Amino acid sequence: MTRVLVIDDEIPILRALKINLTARKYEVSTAADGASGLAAMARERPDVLILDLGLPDMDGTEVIKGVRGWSSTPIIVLSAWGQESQKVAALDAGADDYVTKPFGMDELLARLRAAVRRAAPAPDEPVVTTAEFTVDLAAKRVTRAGSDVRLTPTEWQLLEVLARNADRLVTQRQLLQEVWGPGYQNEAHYLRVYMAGLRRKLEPDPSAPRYLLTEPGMGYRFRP
Amino acid sequence: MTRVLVIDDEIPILRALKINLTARKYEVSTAADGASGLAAMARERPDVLILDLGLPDMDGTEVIKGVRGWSSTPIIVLSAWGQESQKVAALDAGADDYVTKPFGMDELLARLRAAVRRAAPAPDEPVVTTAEFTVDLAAKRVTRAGSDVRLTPTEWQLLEVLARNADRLVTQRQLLQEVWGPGYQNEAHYLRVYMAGLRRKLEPDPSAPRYLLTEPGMGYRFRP
DNA sequence: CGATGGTGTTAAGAAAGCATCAAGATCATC
DNA sequence: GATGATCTTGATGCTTTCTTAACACCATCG
Repeated sequence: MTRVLVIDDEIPILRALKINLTARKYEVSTAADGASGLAAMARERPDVLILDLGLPDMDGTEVIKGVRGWSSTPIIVLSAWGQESQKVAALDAGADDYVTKPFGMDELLARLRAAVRRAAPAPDEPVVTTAEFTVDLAAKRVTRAGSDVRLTPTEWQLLEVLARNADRLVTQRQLLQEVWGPGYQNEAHYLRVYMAGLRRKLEPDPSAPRYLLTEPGMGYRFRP
Repeated sequence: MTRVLVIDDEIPILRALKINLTARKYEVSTAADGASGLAAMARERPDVLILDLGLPDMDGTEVIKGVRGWSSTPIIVLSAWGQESQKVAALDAGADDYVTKPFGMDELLARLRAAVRRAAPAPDEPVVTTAEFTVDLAAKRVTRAGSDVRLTPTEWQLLEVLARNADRLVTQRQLLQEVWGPGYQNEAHYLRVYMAGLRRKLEPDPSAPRYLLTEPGMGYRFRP
C-alpha cells in the first residue's frame, strides 16, 4: 500500500485529499505546517510527499531542501495560481512535479501514479525507450527505426539530462546548468535552438512534440 | 556473502547504509575518509566499494585512482546533485557507476546488484569480427583477408580498448587514459594520428571509415 | 486591437575539432 | 653505435559544431 504524506495548512484541502486518496487505497497522513511536516517525513517515511508551497511557518523550498538532504522520496508540489517563480524555485530545489490549485483530483492522481512509478528501482541497463526511438545512456547511442541517430555533443548532453529525469519536469535553469555549466542560466534561447534540433531528429512530427514536451515558463519534460 | 566497503564522511549516511545493507545480508565495513578508506580497501578486499566523492582529506578521483592501481573491484560513486564534472572525472578515473544524492535505497541496491553481477563473471568475448577483419583479443592478433596485419604496440592498445567496448562510444579522455596513461588527457592529437594509422591498415576505404567511427566532439566508436 | 513575453525556426559567421602528411626525436635491437 | 621501427610534434586544409541574431508564431492582457 502506497503511503502519502500531505503537508498543507488549509484544512478543507487536507480533508478532501485524505478522503479521496484513502478511497483510492492510499495510506494518508497529514501535517499542517513545515516543521511538523518534516518531522512526519522522518518518522513515517512515506512513499510520496504532497507539499503545499504556501505554508505559514516556512518557505516551501526550505521544506524541500530539508527533505532532499537525506531522502529522494518523490515530492509533488501544490501551488496557487500565479506563483510561477515559486514553482520554478521548488522544482530547482528538487521537487519532482507540480499541480496548480485549484486542481482536479484526476490530475493529481495521475501525477501521483507517475511519481510512484518513477521512484521504483532504477533499471540496471540505462536504456530509455519510446515508441519512436531508444536512448542508450551507457553506449551513448540513440536509435530510431533501426538506424543510429547522429547527435552533436551538446544535443546528446541535453537529451541525457532529460532522459535521466524521464517523466519529470526539468527546469530551464537545471538544463542550462547541467549542459552548459554555471554562468549560462539566463541563456534560455540555447535551449530552444537545441530542443528544436532534438525534435527534428527524434520526433515524428517536430512541430507537435510527443516525447520532448515544453512546459511554458518552467522547463521541459521527456515522456518515454 | 557479498562484502561492501563504504567510504563516506557523513555519519548519518554511513549509519543508514550500514543498517540497510546489513539487513539485506551484505557484510558492511566503513571508513570516514580517503586515507583510512584506502587502507581498509587493501586490508579487507571487499567485493564492492561505495565511495562518496566529497571526502574531507582527498579528492574522490584520487581515491579511485588509488584503488584502480591494483584492483578492479567495482566502485559505485555517491555524488551531490549538480557535480556533473566530478562525476565525469570519477567515471574517467575508473568508477563503474554513480548515484546522485539524495538517493533511494532501492536504487542503490539495484546498482549494487548490477555492479556485483557485472564483476562476477568476466566472460570476455576474445574475438571481435567484422566483415573486413577480425580482432583476437586473447592472441593479440588482427587478421584481414586471411593474413595478419602488423600493428605497432600503440595501435594495438588503441584497437584493443575500442574492441573491448565494441558498439559503445568511448570518449577521447578514456582512450588517452587507457592507452597513454594519466597525464595525456589533453593530447587528443595522438588519437588522430593513430586512428589514421588503424584506418589505413584496417578500413577498406580509410577516408570513409565503416568500422572505426568518429563521433565529433565526443570520441570514437568501433562498430563490428 | 496592438503590445508583450515566451517560444519555435532558420541561417550564417566564428570557433573548435578532425584528418592527413611529413619531419625530427626516441627507442629497441643487434 | 648504427639501423630501422615507432613515437611525438608541427603545419595545413577541411568538416562539424557552436553561437548569435533575426524573424514568425501564439497566447495573454491592457
